[in-house]
Amino acid sequence: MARRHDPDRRQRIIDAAIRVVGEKGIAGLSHRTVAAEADVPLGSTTYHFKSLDDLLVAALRQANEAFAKTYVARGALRDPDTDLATELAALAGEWFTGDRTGLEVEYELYLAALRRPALRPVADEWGRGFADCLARRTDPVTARALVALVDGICLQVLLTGVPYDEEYTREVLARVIP
Amino acid sequence: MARRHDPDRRQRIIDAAIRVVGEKGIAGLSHRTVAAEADVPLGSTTYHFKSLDDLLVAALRQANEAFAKTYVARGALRDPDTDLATELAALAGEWFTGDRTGLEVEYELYLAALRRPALRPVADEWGRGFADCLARRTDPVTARALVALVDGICLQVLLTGVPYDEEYTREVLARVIP
Amino acid sequence: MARRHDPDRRQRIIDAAIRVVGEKGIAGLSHRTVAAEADVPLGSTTYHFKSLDDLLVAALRQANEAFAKTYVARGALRDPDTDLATELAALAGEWFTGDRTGLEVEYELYLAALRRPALRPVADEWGRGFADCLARRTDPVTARALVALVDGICLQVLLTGVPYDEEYTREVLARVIP
Amino acid sequence: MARRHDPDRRQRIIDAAIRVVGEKGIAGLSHRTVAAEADVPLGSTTYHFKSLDDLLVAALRQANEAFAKTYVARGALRDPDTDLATELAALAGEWFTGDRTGLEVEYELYLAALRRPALRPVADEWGRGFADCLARRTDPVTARALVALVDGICLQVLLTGVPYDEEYTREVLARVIP
DNA sequence: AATGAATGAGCATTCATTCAT
DNA sequence: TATGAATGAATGCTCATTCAT
Repeated sequence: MARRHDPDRRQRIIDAAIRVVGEKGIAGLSHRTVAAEADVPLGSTTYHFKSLDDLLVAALRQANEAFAKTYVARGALRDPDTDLATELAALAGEWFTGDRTGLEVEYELYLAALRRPALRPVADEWGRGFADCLARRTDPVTARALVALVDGICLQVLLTGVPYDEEYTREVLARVIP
Repeated sequence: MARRHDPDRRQRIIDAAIRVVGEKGIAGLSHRTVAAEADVPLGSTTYHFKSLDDLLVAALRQANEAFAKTYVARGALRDPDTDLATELAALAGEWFTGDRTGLEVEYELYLAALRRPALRPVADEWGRGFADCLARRTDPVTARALVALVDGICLQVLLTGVPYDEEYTREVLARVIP
Repeated sequence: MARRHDPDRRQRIIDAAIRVVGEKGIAGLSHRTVAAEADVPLGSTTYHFKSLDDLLVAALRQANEAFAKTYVARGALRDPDTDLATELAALAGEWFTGDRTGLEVEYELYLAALRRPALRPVADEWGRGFADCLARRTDPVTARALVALVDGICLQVLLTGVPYDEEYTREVLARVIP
Repeated sequence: MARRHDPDRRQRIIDAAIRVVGEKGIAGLSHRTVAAEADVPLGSTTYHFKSLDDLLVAALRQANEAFAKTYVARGALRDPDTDLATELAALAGEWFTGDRTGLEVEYELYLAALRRPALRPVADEWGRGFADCLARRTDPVTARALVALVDGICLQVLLTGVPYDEEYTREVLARVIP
């Protein structure tokens, strides 16, 4: 009965969805959980997003963009006078300090896309954008390999619980750069 | 009815669970789906596995071990007279030819382990075992990096749909080897 | 929590479904309405009938059989010494006296089968059984036509609210019989 | 957006509703389905028709009237020099050739009228109009019986999937005509 | 030891209708 | 006048798990 006119409703639902994925993973996202988190009626989530997949795509795309800002914000990454491997290892280090939610959502997305075709383009955006950014400091093939290696290292850390080792990362990234 | 006293039933349920995960992903695994796939009564699945998580762990561990055999079987990987990067790229090539189920289950495992601590040790086995195998041809740090890079490359192929490029893989793996 | 062991549960659900269709029509049949009518938990209806269509078929088949008994019980219909048209008109008259529920369910079924293939065999059973019964007093073609005419007359009465006219019915049925 | 001031909108909604009923049956008619089919905003359907029942009545009445034209158009039906049974059987044959939508909507209407008194007059129009037409070639009682028999035969064909048999129909219709 | 029955919770989705604009 | 937004109720259905047998 309350809040009939609520122009930011759609955005609030997306934000809530990101929080839910961050807390419980993609498997924990449902119309009900997101409605509760956003404090909106259940019907509101289905009104704004025709299907749960639609909501998932909107949420993950936004999370993606937010996470992509971490490398955009790191100007040194594009500065030709810095060491690329060092900067890249530092960037990943940043991901692991403080709140890992962004990183975890990123990998949820990556891995969930395996089974949900709707997520593939979103997952692809990340890899492509990151590689394009790095390609400006090196060649496209190397850039792609750097992204793969960073991905693999982050996955290892997230899964094994071993602490992130920035120096090791810098060292092996440097080997990939010709 | 019938089939009382069926000593392999437990194993048959595990096998069915692996098939279900291969076909529909972890999200598609339920007592019902696995009972149907194994052609056993519903109650049988809860009898042999106290909870669905127990079954999931058993199934993923077995699938993991089976997949790990792919590098054990590849003797050339341990032969000091072969080129490690070449062999490794060929091994990954093998994963992508024919039935990708083993590989996909592997990544399902990663995804699940992100949110389910109970699966972390199982996921860890893969990386640790593979790295140990490679460490016999190089140093432990390089071995770990090779595993990370292979993981990252496989993920890219699975997600983007781009075909696996064995020559590119060999080339960048070679860079990591000192 | 109560009634855990309830061996007649399945049958009670079917009976409740028939009552629901009788009261609200097929459109009013849902897992919830039938569960409430049968006084069983919602999950019980989906346990015993995999889909609502399954329940509908079971219910309508039973209603069908009960309704078919009206012509079986009328022994005079098979007695070669009676007048077939007179007996048939009297049978239909019986349908319209007292509780019309049986008749209404019958026509719900007939008409609903138009859009629900699952109901077709059930609807067909009625027509076939009735025609077979009549064919023993006349030829198959005439029997089929008699069923069609009775169907059409009943439909007219049900839809227009005009009272059933047994003498008119007898008269036109008699014309069809060669 | 756009298309403000659209004087035929009401009619377009009715036409769309008929198409929806023809394709999915009355059960498939909703404000949403009809809005999509008519390519008008959802709110437009509730604006022009206070309730879904209003729309249903309008649509079924129009479909009914259109279908009734099939016997009006068949001039031979009123020509005293033709054989009535032959003409009637041919008319029904026409209904079954090509698009059966008209015929199916007619029976949808019957089904709906069974439970919705508001539709009874609409359903009645068909029988009354058709019988009046036939009464000009024969007596009112026979006319009514012919309509009932045609209805019953059509129903049998629609439900059993048996092909329409024009010669059989002509034969039994002829018996009814004194 | 094994299992069919049972159930309460939860799921995605559709819906008729209301209402502020 | 026309409509996008909103919402509470209901839909069919799946589920993990418990329990009596």
